[in-house]
Amino acid sequence: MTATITDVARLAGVSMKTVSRVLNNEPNVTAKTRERVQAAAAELRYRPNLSARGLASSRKFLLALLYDNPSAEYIAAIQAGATEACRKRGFHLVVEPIRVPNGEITTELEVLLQRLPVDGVILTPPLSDMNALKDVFDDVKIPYVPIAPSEETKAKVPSVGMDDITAAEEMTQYLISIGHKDIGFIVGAPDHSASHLRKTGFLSAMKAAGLDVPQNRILQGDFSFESGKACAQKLLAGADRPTAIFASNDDMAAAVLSVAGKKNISVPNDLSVAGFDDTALAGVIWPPLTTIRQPIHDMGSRAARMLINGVTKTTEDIPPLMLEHNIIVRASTAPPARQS
Amino acid sequence: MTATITDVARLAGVSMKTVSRVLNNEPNVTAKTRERVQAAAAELRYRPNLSARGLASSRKFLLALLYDNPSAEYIAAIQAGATEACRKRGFHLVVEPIRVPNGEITTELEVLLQRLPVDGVILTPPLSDMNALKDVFDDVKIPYVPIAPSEETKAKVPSVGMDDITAAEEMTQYLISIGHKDIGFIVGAPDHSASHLRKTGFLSAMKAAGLDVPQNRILQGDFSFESGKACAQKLLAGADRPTAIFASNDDMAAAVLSVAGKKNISVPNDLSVAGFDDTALAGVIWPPLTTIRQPIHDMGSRAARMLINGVTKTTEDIPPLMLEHNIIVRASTAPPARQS
DNA sequence: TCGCAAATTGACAGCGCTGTCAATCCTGTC
DNA sequence: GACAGGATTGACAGCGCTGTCAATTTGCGA
Repeated sequence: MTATITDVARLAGVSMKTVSRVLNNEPNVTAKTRERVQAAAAELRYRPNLSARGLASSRKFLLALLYDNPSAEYIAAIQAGATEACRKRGFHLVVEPIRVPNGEITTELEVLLQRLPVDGVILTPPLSDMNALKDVFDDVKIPYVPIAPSEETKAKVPSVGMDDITAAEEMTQYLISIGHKDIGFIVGAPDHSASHLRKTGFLSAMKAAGLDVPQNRILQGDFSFESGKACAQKLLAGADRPTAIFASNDDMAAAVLSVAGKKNISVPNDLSVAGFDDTALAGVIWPPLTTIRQPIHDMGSRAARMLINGVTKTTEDIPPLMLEHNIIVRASTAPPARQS
Repeated sequence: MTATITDVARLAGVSMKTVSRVLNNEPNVTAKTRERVQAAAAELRYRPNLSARGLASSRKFLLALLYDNPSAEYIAAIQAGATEACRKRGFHLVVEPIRVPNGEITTELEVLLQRLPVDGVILTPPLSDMNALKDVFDDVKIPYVPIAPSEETKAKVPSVGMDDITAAEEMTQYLISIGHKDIGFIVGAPDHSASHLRKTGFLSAMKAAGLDVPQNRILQGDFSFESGKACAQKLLAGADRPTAIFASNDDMAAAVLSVAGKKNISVPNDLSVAGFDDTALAGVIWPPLTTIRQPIHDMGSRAARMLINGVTKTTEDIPPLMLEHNIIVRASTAPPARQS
């Protein structure tokens, strides 16, 4: 059998409680005692039993990641960041896909949270902005951190995110700066607040440059490759097409590339394409995508840290809410060959 | 506070133990009693406490997914399958990335497993074949299911996988059938047993067709996009290049596409490219990739079910070990224009 | 109707750990 | 050297649940 606290206590010649104190880094233990206990624990290769801890205290050493995101890459990056942060602090990450279109999501979530013994929950878009969820979390008293929430949500609960408006502005300014005047824009899923913000940034940059954006240059997608394809087909249908297309994420930008490929429209010579997110996909397709590097990995790790610190009461600095982004210029964008 | 078993017992007018029996679907409870207890549980919105269960019994309702795989898509698919299977049965999935190059992986894993209260572990390649791990699992008495292990591992423990050799043979036969005679092959990471099997399948099909495979047509990759790029560069360097390239996974095939794009080699006119896995990427790039659909999602769900059934002793049928695959022909392959 | 085995139910301990609070051990002070 | 007051340590209960085993009820044949 695995060693228990009692074994360690016996070997170290102290009480169980003292062992517990040492293992949890509580104060009021002499250096000498602490050492003795640690030695005993090491000798017995003692590992705390998380179930027992969870039962006796309120700390479960478990975080949950809830998602319903079409982009596997996005979730993978968040997950990687979160697991990394967890690992360093003795926590573990439980992943739970949640289907949003489900009408009973509130009930579903409540059942889940009441069963699953976790110290906190990370929410990814579009879950981040579902206000109905807030009540559920408050009800079961489980803290949560939404990733990339709307301004409205942001005001209510701690969160991590980035400045989508500015990022979209910068990308648009870049396209304008290399000579594009007629730029198509593919909007993301309406239930993701980032979609709206990115569109706002695009429009504001166009306006600032004195460029007109006709209605038919803005198309509604939903972040999926398929939706990007449909939009690209419309955008690239006739001879009157934009010289550049800015898609709200990389998957949709990849779809534009794909449609252009089929139509023998050369990228970037005849058409520039820009994405958003800098997922692994962006560097893997041809031509590689000019896009915006989102600190997705960091968002995951920051969110996990916020939750863990809330639990362990460590005084580790609470990181800033808004993380940095960068424009990554690759081969999918170039000055327009043809003037519109 | 949340209701406990005691509350339910009181309301139903029975003992805690009887409630426990009902909740766990144990036999020897009258239909009447069972109903009464269920009604009481529903009324109180009772949810079992997993920590308490884990402490009192040996069932933790938690499975772990261990991975160290360069392909996010692959893991995402396994994970999706596993979480789905877990959800249906009241289980949850903990994800744990493990860095294989770490010399002390055995110790690391042992610490992890002794801490983490799970009922079973799903292992993905290349972890599937690390024989050193077997001892650790046996030591801590945690069952595990490797996904896509080698023949050798397969003989030792229950596992789920597919027939890599036949699949690679079929793809090769397909390429030959449309007229290719000079086919380049990019091998996967040497520590993945699938790499070896796929290469074997390729060679056997070529041999069966009476086609010669010169040394310089076989290049060693490691499943990463970067390695695929390096191999493609060599394969496509001079005028003497193959008319088709069969890469051992989609990421490397995407890299071939990317190199061909840069060199203005038109796919599929001047070069056919085939991949393996049918990850989301395959349908998203241009041209979409001819590839082999691996039942990755199913593998995840089958593995989870095997583990769960082992625990719950349900008599649900243990699924067959080898799952079906299909060739998916898309636009990246076509008969060769030029004869070699 | 009675007796017995099988089916059903319940009492109770204890899983491994932590919170509470009381006991003990130190300091430094006069 | 005795004592107050704080630092350190320990005894013990109990978190919510299940396993064991004993108590009780039920069904059935004679």
